[in-house]
Amino acid sequence: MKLIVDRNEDVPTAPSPYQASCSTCRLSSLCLPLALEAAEIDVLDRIVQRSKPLQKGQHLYRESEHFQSVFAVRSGTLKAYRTTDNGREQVTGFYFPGEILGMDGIGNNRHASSAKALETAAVCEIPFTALETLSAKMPHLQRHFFQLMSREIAEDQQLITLLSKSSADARVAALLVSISTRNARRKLSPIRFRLSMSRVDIGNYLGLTVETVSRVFSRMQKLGVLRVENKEIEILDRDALVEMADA
Amino acid sequence: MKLIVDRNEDVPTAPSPYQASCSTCRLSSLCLPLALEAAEIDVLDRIVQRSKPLQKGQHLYRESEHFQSVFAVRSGTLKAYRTTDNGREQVTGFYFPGEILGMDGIGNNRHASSAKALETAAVCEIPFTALETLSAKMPHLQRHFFQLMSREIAEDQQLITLLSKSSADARVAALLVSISTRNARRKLSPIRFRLSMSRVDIGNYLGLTVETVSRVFSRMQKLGVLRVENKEIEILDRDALVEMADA
DNA sequence: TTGCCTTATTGACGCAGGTCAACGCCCGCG
DNA sequence: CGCGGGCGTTGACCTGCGTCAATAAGGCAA
Repeated sequence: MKLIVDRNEDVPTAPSPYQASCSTCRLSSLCLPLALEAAEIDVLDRIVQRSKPLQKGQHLYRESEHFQSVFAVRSGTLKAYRTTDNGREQVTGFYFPGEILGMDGIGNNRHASSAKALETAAVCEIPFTALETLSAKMPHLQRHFFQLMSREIAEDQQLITLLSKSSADARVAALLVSISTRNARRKLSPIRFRLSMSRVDIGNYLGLTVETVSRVFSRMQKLGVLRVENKEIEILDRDALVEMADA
Repeated sequence: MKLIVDRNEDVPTAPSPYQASCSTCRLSSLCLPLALEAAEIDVLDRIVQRSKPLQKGQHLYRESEHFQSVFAVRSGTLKAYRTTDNGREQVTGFYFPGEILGMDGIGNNRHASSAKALETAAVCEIPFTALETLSAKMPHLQRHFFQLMSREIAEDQQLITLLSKSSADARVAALLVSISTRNARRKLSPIRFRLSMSRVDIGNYLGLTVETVSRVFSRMQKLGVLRVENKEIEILDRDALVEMADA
């Protein structure tokens, strides 16, 4: 019997003011405040709670827990996943700074997935009822939130296509291109980055085994498309990668 | 060169009053009006357009077309699908009476998928800007629409899990269970129904070939779980089917 | 009805990726 | 600084589903 407690699991953290406001946040152009006026941002600011730094492995919320808030990633990476009836895990998404997660819980007031930090991560909590009230008053906000949800749907559909039709190579290529693009939006290097998720997580997300993911990385390296060094990735030939992504 | 025009493609149809109102619609308990008061339903009613009967094979909207409205299915079935960069098709969903489609277009004002009638179908058109305006005034409506979108996300995630982890048998079983459940909600038989989609569409949706779908049907029939006669399906052992769906 | 064309079924075979196993290498901890 | 356990890589083998092909069975038009 295992008695050792995993110290990274669900340690409560004391609230404290981690960041002044949405208006000074350098992610505001990607996040909820996008499309809002300065005055509106201030109102939004008042409902946002910034008291949630997570350690690696810690959960932000868990599947079937009561839904209360959506979250914006401020720093670090999280993964969302659900557990199937037969006990297996399915990673449904990775979330980077500026991205919103938890929207799948609105439907029936419980989270449809769990969210876990892949590294130390800071998030903003946005209580949903407050967001609703505010949305009714601020058309820009309502519209923007509708759009965010719609985009999540569209992205899921893209993943569906990927899982349904593509080869292992294409899946991995598509993920790398996606990460690269999202990095660019955050003014980070689109060709050199560190994968915050394990090979297991990647495989799980893409519907592949660890072994296959590993083999694909090796193959791409051999082809001169990538340079892989543990979690460090350098994209040597982005065009080739894009090409592979829809083969 | 093929000069014969497919008569089922995009024939425009004259508008006419196909149904009095949401309040008399027998689907109102499944559809948008759900959770609205009688007075609110009347207001919603005024923005809904009922002028769109579709013939089999006709498109309701097409990928990358300008997004203007979401649609509620009144009768018949539609499929939504997208075309990948390399030209292949991916069916992303089937829509039955009482269900809403088109929400993936909100994100950037163009439809992220196409929608096509699988048989003669009637839909209600709900202009999105009007819906937004109304939502801002009617908290119930706003909430309900958020919920609908959220559920679409959650359902897509379930499909992702299915495509990522399950065997051919499990996929087909899951689809049949899903159709059965949705039929029950509409007070139709959950054990005997007609598949409005072709084997090709089923396979495409589930990430399988036609041949595999056909073999799965045959196998299930041999096991006494189903009775299959062309498009007519009878579920003989629902428990077994549910069992298979998460194996 | 007859005939044609699309859709479905069934069989034989091959291959991409899963499975099992062995090993090497980080990295965190004492 | 050295040790141990998880993570990643590689190889050999196996299998579920895709592919190709042939045939049957609906369904719509004339």
